[in-house]
Amino acid sequence: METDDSQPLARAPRRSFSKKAPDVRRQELIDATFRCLVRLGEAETSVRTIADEAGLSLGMVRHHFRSKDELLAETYRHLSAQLQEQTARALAEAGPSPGEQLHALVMAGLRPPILDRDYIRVRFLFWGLTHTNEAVRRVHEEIYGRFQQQLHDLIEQTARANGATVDAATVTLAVMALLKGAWLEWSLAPDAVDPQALVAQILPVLRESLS
Amino acid sequence: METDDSQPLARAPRRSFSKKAPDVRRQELIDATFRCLVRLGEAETSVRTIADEAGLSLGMVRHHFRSKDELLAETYRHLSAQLQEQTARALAEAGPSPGEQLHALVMAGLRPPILDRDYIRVRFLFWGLTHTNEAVRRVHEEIYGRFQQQLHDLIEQTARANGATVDAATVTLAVMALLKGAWLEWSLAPDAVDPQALVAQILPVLRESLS
DNA sequence: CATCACTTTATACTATCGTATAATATCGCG
DNA sequence: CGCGATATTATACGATAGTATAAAGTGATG
Repeated sequence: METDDSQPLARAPRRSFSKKAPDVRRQELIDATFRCLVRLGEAETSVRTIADEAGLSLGMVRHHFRSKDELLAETYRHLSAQLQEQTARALAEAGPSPGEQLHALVMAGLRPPILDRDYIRVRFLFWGLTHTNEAVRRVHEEIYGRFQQQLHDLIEQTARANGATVDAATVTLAVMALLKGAWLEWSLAPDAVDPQALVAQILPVLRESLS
Repeated sequence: METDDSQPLARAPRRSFSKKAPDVRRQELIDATFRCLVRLGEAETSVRTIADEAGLSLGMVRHHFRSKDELLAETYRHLSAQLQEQTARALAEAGPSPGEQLHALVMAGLRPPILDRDYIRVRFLFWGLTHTNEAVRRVHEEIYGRFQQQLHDLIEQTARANGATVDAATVTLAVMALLKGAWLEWSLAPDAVDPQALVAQILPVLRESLS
């Protein structure tokens, strides 16, 4: 009989690590969650796979987030913030007229890094989670309306500037649907579609109705 | 000490049941899967919750399907077949001209029972699964192209009948995106959107480009 | 009414789930 | 340089996951 290599009473050696600020670790876990959702989908993304992906131990998730659901919700919040920043940048760079601002707003989400197959996929995944995950739903309701409100206001201003009267609410929804459709179509077949060209093709009817 | 009520050696009484044809049981499990996905989402839909929802025992899933993934894939196939049947019916009822057929095809999916918040939600859920679930991906690739092919052909025929030349592939993608967008927008806020009106609003630009 | 194929249930199995607790390594500060 | 705060790891816990196997009920057939 060989001697048993395992020594049940000896403590296992502990991994060395370096401390980091809570904010840094939180962001690392959020990024790891995003990558897990891309690679594994929702059902197979566990707190353990997330911790592994981040190169951290299991306990870190519960140390920095109240629960797995909260980590998911914060990941959704992070993705939303990215789009929001890119949109703000695009609006700042565009001309000041309502028409130019409107065009910038619509096109902002149709170029990298937002127009990224992983980003779009996970965004859709979270929209689905909205229906069954309470924490995600709360973040969604808190954040989602902003973009739509901006769009609605610019559509109204553009029409007024052109002396036209439109049903701004309906036009807003049409544009939202077009954007989501372009994203989704592209996410399902990235090579076959150029979302920017796709939206540009339909946008004239919008401009027409606003003048 | 009380007497132990449990009798470890006595067999538990077995539920009575009635036999049904395999096809019937398969459909019952598929329907139960759909309802579980609506109510619980993907991550919390287990073979046990499905069996409970169907009022059947756990073993039935593996008796009638090779695995949970296959059951999911067959559920997706069932949803696709529903849309396909509704589309075929709409085409049969519509006028024979390419333009009428095209209109019927686009509008077919924008009324009940396809335009159903649960149906749309689960359909989107499966589109997401396409990326991480091999079995679902295979069904998707087998089935998904048909609708798009029909649409493409009708767009081409309509343009030819009107003596117009269009990039049918691009127009097809635009219409697909519009449809998906309308569905998704409606699934996120069913009260705020009328998908049929929404598509009708943008459709003129399509008709224009085809004549 | 006995037989038998097959549907169906019950249960076991191992792995992994999210969460909870205790021990320990790290680093700022005196 | 040693101490204290806390970030971090290790491990445990009950519940549940998907899958596998064996036993038993059902209904058609003769």
